[in-house]
Amino acid sequence: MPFDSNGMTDQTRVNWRGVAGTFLEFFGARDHVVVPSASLVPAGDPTLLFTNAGMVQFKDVFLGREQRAYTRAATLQKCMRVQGKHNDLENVGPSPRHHTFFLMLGNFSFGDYFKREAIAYAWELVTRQYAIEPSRLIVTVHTSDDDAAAAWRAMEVPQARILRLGDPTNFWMMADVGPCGPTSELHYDWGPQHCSCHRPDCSVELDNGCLRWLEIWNLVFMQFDQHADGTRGQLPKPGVDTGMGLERISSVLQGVNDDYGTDLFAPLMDRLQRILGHTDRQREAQAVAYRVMADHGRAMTFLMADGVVPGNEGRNYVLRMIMRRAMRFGRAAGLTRSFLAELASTVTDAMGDAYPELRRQQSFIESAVRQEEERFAQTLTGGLQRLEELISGALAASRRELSGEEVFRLYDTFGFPVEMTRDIARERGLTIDEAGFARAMEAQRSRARAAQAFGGAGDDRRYAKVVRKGGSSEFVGYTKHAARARVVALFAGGEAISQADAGAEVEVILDRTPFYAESGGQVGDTGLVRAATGAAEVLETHRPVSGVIVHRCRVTTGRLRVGQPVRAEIDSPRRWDIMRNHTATHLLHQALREVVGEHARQAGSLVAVDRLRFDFVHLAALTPQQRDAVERRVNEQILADLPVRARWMSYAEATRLGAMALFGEKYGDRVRVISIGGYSRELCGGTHLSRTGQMGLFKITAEGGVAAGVRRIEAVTGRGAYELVSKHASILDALSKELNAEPEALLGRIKRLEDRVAELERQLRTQLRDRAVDADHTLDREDGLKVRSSMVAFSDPGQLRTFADGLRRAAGDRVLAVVGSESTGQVVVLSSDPAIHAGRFVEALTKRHGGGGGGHDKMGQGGVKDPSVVRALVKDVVTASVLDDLITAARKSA
RNA sequence: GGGGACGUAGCUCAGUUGGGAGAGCGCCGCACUCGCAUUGCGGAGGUCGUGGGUUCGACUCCCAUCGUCUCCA
Repeated sequence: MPFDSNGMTDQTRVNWRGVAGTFLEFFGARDHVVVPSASLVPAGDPTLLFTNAGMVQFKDVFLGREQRAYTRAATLQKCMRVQGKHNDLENVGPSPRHHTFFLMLGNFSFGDYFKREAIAYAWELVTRQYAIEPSRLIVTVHTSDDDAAAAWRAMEVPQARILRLGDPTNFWMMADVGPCGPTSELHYDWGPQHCSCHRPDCSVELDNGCLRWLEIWNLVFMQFDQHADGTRGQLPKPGVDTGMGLERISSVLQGVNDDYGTDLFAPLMDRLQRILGHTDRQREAQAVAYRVMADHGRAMTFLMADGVVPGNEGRNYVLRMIMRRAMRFGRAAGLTRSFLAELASTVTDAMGDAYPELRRQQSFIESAVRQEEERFAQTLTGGLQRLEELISGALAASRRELSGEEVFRLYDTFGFPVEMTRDIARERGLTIDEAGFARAMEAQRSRARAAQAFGGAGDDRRYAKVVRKGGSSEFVGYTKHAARARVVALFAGGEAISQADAGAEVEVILDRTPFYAESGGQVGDTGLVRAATGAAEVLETHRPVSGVIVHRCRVTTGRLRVGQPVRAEIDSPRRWDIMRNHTATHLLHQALREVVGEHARQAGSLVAVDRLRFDFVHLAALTPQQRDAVERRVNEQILADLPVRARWMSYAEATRLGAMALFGEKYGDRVRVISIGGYSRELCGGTHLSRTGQMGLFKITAEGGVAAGVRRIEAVTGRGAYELVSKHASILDALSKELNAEPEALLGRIKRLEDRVAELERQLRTQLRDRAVDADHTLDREDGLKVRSSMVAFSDPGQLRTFADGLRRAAGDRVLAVVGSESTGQVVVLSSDPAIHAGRFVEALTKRHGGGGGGHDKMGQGGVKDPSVVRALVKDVVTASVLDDLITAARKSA
């Protein structure tokens, strides 16, 4: 328990760990379960890039999709806000109280207590434990929320300090539909001397970011259920979700009206000052840059500790963006060298005790940061070059402005920051077309949004309804490959139906099923569902909401009806392949950690029928030796025929046993742990072999990179591995027969063959030239032009040229050499007559015989569709009348 | 998920309406030199990312795909 404040004096309790500890103890003492912070990478929620609030890990609980053993919880949650509704990025820097990454304290009630208790707890904690002077506090409630107002009155908060505000500030919605409700906020009053808006009517109500007022706590009362048609119903079990920014409350308790002045940021700010070599006054003058670097440095470190690496899409891109933003501000503040790695190490020093993941990943984080800094330096170098070209181009054309398109292109395609373009342009006396740039930017945005509009979250509500009706599906496929079941629901085209006939594609939901739904990278099962009245083929199985397994089926014969008994049967050989690949994935994971290091955590995986794909965090390509070592270790575990066991236990017990838990995976209170002998232990819901020997064989088929810092291994097992090895053996066999050499001797044999071919080609070249002395047809004109034309059996363009070259040399000056291949119909013409253009000559010649061609003055090539006309073609050239026409067509002066 | 740029020798890159695959550095050999550096001459090294298509002919044009970079979501 990292936030235990035992033994702390009142003095020390005001440091950030004390502030957090006080909060969690307070709610712990009031029957709240203190739940650890979830990863910044949200579990299985594609709509969310990052965990951006404490309630994220409880979303399904609030939605009624998931049950927990408790109804009250408290957390200190790592949060990241850079995107969507909560986008604080632009505020970071100018504002002393906005962050991309921050820590959020929160207490939660799942259908347990409601407004009255939540408000009472909040008031007690703030005024007693934190001992904030009540006269410093202002509260807000929603205009319609008399209950909340009454609850504050009951705390003896004077009416004048209870403000009623409308929807924008005091109403909260999770999404367009679903749970929502009024909120109530606590604001701290720093006093009139801190007013920054200078309005005579300065007040919380204005909500204008005035530094006099600080929102420290937001209480959300989840009360309603918003329907798609715009109406609102009451939630059966109203809940409470609160959030208090640790940075903000710390700033209050430490008496600094600036989050960056708290002990959460002080070590970072001081370190930055040392790196920059600034005096206190310089530091003060550069406050914005300091805040940006400190904030982004912290965000970067925590993101990477949660397995995010800089990249060019999704959350990886966000990380890169904030890193580059930090570097940019660093340069603007006068830094000429890289500094982010030092910042990361400062973050780890300051917070590593409370967040052990920082320490565990420290060396990895720092080297990945250095790599990214290097990459950015490269981007800048390339961009500077291009910018220089733009500037000199503009100056040469005596333009005083860089066009918006140019600047945007530099930014969009080459990643060169606009801010830097602007600064450099100014130094050279140029401006940039800001409006044009903004237009191009907006076009880019709307393009991306238009593409995003499709395939949104989809409507899971119909499935959720099935759960509420008690129709959840029990998964029995860990032990059984076939089971008796009952049809709970049928869907076609998104509508619930009561029966489906042959030929129809339907989604079938059963009360129990052996079909594993696609999850955790393991593909879903396929198979059959059979009823007395008909049968359906299961094409795919997935789980849109927890508790519901959907079988996408095509009815093959008869019909299926809701309510009827069926027999569900998976494709067992297929499942065996999948199980081999899944167990192999675990062995591979452990082997990688042993061979390349502890940092080689899983970063995604695919367990398919015919192969497995495993992404892991690692900065360099595997050496051939490492690759062999990994493969060997996995096969050793197969030969040892280790038992594979699955056990359910508490999350705490699992982590105590050292089981590997994955980022981006969600775990309930009870987790399933797969142990493979004493070799591997991992949290996993997938299906596995019972002994490693069943895998047969493991072969790596490919190793490569996916993103910066992430490598990918592809491999096969069992049947796939056998097929692979067997294929390789037969290829080797065929090769060895073909070359008449033992497999071991093949390499030497091929090498000798290559040498021999090279030697023969050399000989052929000289011979072609020598042999080309005698042409099939010759014509020496009176004007001195000599024509030589031949048909040959070979077809290599290089050889044709060599041959023509031989003809030309043998004939002397002013030669027209024509060579046609009887096998392919290709024609080469060389001209050493300054008046005859070889390209145009061959064009005219081949066109006469149904082909085409071209080239430059000395050499032309072309061809005819039908090779058999080559004989006539090479003869044509020495026919005087034809030649005259051709020369006329090819005359250069024309 | 969408847009843009780039994939050519070991490395850095050039390649002009489609028509002989190149340069520099590096490597090997020879010459010069007591030796080294330098220099000169010669040489090896290429599925032009991959797969289709158009064409007589594709590094070049079209389509798809993979990879790298980059912006947006």
